Amino acid sequence: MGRNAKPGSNEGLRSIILAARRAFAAHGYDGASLRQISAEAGVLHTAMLYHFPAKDALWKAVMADMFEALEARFAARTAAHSTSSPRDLARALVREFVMFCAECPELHRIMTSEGRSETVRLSWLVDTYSKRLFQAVATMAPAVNPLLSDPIRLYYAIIGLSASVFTLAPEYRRLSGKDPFGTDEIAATADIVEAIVFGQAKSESGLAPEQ
Amino acid sequence: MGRNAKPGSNEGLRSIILAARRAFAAHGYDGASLRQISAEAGVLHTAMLYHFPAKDALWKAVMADMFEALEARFAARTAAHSTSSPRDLARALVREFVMFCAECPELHRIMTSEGRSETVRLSWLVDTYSKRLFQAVATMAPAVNPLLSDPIRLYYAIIGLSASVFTLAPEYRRLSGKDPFGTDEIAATADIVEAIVFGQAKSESGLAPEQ
DNA sequence: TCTAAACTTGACCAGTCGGTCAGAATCCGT
DNA sequence: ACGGATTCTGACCGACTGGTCAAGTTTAGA
Repeated sequence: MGRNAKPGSNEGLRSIILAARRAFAAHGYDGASLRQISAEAGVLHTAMLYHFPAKDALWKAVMADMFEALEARFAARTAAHSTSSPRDLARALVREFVMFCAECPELHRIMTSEGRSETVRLSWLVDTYSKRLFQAVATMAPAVNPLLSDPIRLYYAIIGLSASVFTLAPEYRRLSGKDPFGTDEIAATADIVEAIVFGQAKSESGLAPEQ
Repeated sequence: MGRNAKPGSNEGLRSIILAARRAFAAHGYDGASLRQISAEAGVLHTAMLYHFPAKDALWKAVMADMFEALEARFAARTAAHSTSSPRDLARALVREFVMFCAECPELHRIMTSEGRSETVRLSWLVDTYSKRLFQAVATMAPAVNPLLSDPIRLYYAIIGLSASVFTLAPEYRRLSGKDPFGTDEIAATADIVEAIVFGQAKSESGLAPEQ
């Protein structure tokens, strides 16, 4: 007992966080059970409760992990585009967001689970992460399709267009026969979001703006 | 005991279905409990299990109720626009969809709950309702913005743009200070969805298509 | 008024929930 | 080799889960 006791090592913790992320995304906060999460992570549920003293602490760790990964990606993109115009940077960030939605569909799945009723978890989420993300989106409002110049409209247009095909992937597969997580489909999603958000399609894009 | 026993009357059943709709939308299938639903409907959970012999039967009744209401609205709009062009009919149907999303946000909330993993409930949902809705959307593909001429893209663009502000209403309120269910906000949502789906804004719309 | 069907009730079931706790195993610095 | 901090285990708690059941009450039709 206590075999894996390595005080500084995070490896067990990460497998717990990843299992919890999947469970919260698939079944919601109430529907995900600590015992099923710990079983998937290969750990006793009591050992998990040692690291995360309660369910909501585990949930916060999952959310922090995902949002920090997203913000790191945005920061890296912003640094790489330091010499680009604001509009080109905004294009790159929107595409980066689509890529992230494809790699981590759990983020938006959990956001939609939590965003539907007034809970203490939603307050924490909005105050800790959503506000900052929204303000970042708002700064690019002058560079986009004037239809979406209201920042709140831009924010939900980007999210709605980017995330829905990934969040509803099983339904998408059954209706279209295609896998939304395929490389081509991800690129097509990014093309559509970019074209809608920034007016007509880019010249590089394969989408011909005819008629 | 047995006070409300009126063999033909549905009034008690409707309050159960409405309570169940709210519960499934707020907590997901696993997270919603029969006892809490029945308490909200003012009924013993055993009385509810008499009418709906199991949880998934209650859930199916909730989904059927919502989808049939949506299809009835579409049918009424289609009948009212029997002399219009396909494009004008499509515009009216898209606006009708936005209105329905505002009046019954639970539909999309439950769809996103169920659409995220492969369950028997998702199969039933897709086979019974999604396929038909998707095919209806596909018929209007020739009339829309060529960016969205792929029916599956059109389908998820309409859904993602129409539903996200209502599904995520509590977050929307906190970020914008506005209520997405207000009359003006609903109309603005419909304007944006219509303008994006059908190319530029209508001339009647207050949105100036400049630059 | 009598009866069959529709409906409601409360007690009950096995299983799971989130969480606590005392003790045991393991690690690291000394 | 030792001792304190860290980590893990398994038994346990009260509450709640979806669901069953026998017995009761109410209704509508004859």
